[in-house]
This record gives sequence, C-alpha cells and structure tokens, in this order.
Amino acid sequence: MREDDSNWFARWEEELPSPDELMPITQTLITPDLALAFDIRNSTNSSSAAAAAVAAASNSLHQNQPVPPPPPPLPTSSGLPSPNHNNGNPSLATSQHNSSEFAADSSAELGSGTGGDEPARTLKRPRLVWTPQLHKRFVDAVAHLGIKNAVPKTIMQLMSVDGLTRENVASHLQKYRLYLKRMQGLSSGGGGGGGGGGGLSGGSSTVGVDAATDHLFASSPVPAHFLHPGRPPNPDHFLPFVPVSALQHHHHQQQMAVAAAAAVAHPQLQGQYHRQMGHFGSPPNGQFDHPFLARPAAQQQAVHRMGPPVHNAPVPGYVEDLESANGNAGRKVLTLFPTGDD
DNA sequence: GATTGAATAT
DNA sequence: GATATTCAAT
Repeated sequence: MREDDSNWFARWEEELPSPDELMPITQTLITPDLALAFDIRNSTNSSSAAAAAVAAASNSLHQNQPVPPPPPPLPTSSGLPSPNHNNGNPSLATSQHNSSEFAADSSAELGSGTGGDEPARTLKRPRLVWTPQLHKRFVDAVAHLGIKNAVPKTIMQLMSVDGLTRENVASHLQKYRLYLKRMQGLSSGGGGGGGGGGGLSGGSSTVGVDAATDHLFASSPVPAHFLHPGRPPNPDHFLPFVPVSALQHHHHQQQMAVAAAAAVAHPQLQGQYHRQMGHFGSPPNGQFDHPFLARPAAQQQAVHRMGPPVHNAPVPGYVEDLESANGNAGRKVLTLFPTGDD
C-alpha cells in the first residue's frame, strides 16, 4: 500500500510545476514609486498609466523571490518511511534570507531599488486569473491536504505560488466548494442526468456531468474523496507531508522572466509552452485515497515547497494584460501559467 | 488578533 | 461570470 501511495505521490509531484516554473506575480506589480508617480489608485482609472508602469516594471526583469514558506523542522515522523527520495533536503533553506528583515526585503524588492515601502502593499494588484494550470495546483493542494485541512492559508502555502494571496485562494476555494457541491448533488442523488460518471473527471472528456458550467473546474479532476465526505480513504494512517523540495532555485528566474516577456510579446509562443495537464484523479488502479495531513496541528508545519525532480518545460511567467472587454477596458489581469486550456 | 467562510461588490 | 472585498463568526 505504501508503495502505491508513494507512487501516486511521486506522480503528482512530477506533474506539478516546479517552484521555479511558477510565476512570481508579486513583484511585477507596480512599484511604489511608479504608483505614486502615476497616482494609481483605481484600477479602472489610470489604467493606461498603470499598464505602462507595470509594463516597465516587467521589462526590468525584476524577479522577486519572496522567500518560500520557511523550511520547518519537519518532524520526520519516525514511524513512517519517507515515501520518496529527497526529503529533509537542506537545499531548500538555500533560499537565502527568510527571517530577519523581511520588511526590508520585500520593500526593497518591490520598490525595485527605490525606497518605496508602504504604498506597495496598499496598491491594488491586478485580478488574478486562475488558469487551468494554476487551478490544478490548487486542486492538488486541496487534494493532498484533505478537505478537512484545506483552508485558504494552508492551501496557499502548499501551492507555493509566488504572489498568490490568501484571499485569492479563499475566493477561489469558495467557488470551488460550490462546484464540488454541485458535483456531489449530481453524482449521488442526481439520478438521470449526467451525474453518473461520478464526479471524477478522470476519464477523458469532461465527464457526463454538466460541468459545462465550469470549464476551469472541469479541467482538473476532482479527487474521489472530495465527493464522498462520509467515507474518508484511510483514516488509520496518514502520510506526513513529504517535503519534496529537493529542488533548489537557481537563477533561472531571469530566464523565466525573459520567457514571460516573450510570452507577452508573442502570445502565439504560448502554444509552445502549453503543457498537457496530468490527471491527478486517474490513478491506474483507481485508488485514490490519501488523507494528506489529516492533522490539524500539522498545518503550519507541514507546508513545504514541492519540486519535481526534473523539468524542462518552460513555463511562461505571468502575463499582464489589459482586458479589452467593453465595460472593463483597461482592467489589468494577472495570468499565471499559460492560459491555454484544453 | 488572525482566519475562515459566506455575502456582497466590482 | 470571475474575482475581490467586506463582514460576522470562530
């Protein structure tokens, strides 16, 4: 059994974008200086100015690495053998500084060298766009946390997406729950309609479920136990979150930034980066039980970065764009990962 | 005081 | 409709 677990575990790891691939949304935000300069307050207002500012900022290729969740001691749960390789790898800590003055750190980074500080946080950041990739990350995190522990903060930490805020996650989670609710209704009591296929999207197509409602959600398989709260998979033993982390961050970031810039300049290129989304919910043997971190107390500690062993697929960084929609002209949006969806 | 989850606003 | 923001409850 453990082997199975480690198996899926390895898989899901691999499917996830490495921390390096994730796009840092934070920093590309308008710098305090620029913001002040343009007196940016409302996204609807000085849109063009803001856009320009952001564009400038992104061009500066400023990669901000907001210190990932601090590598906790990770209680090497004595009894349990680490399902995988790499664990307790200190390279994680390589993330330079993370204690001391985060204030100075963030402000310095955000300020892009200038002395900005407060305003940076006050500024509005562009709307976050939940791309299928980002959503997958979200689902994976929730899946491994277990619905029980899947709360915004924890999810956010697990996702380790730079710049992703708790409210971002909370908002998305709210909607995701609604979605799950619908799925449950359809699959369990649903009767006729498409419910059948079971909430599990696993299969190919988007399942019979009238998921048409949510293309985004339909794009990522929903773990089985999500739909059956009554019967948790393996209540007896849980897997301690394995700090996959073996990956250390290099300065690829700059390259990534370049890629991002390219993506912005040449959206067509995105196809090149487009990645097939793995199917988390379709294990070969059909098993899907792993109450991750089923311990409340573990929340704060069990959070680690996950890093797939190897990755060469370049993922474009954020894409800052103006929404050309009628009423919302000038609305800035933040796009993590390519927006291509299947 | 911090977080959560739902309601409400944009 | 999607995401953000607000707000009461924990």
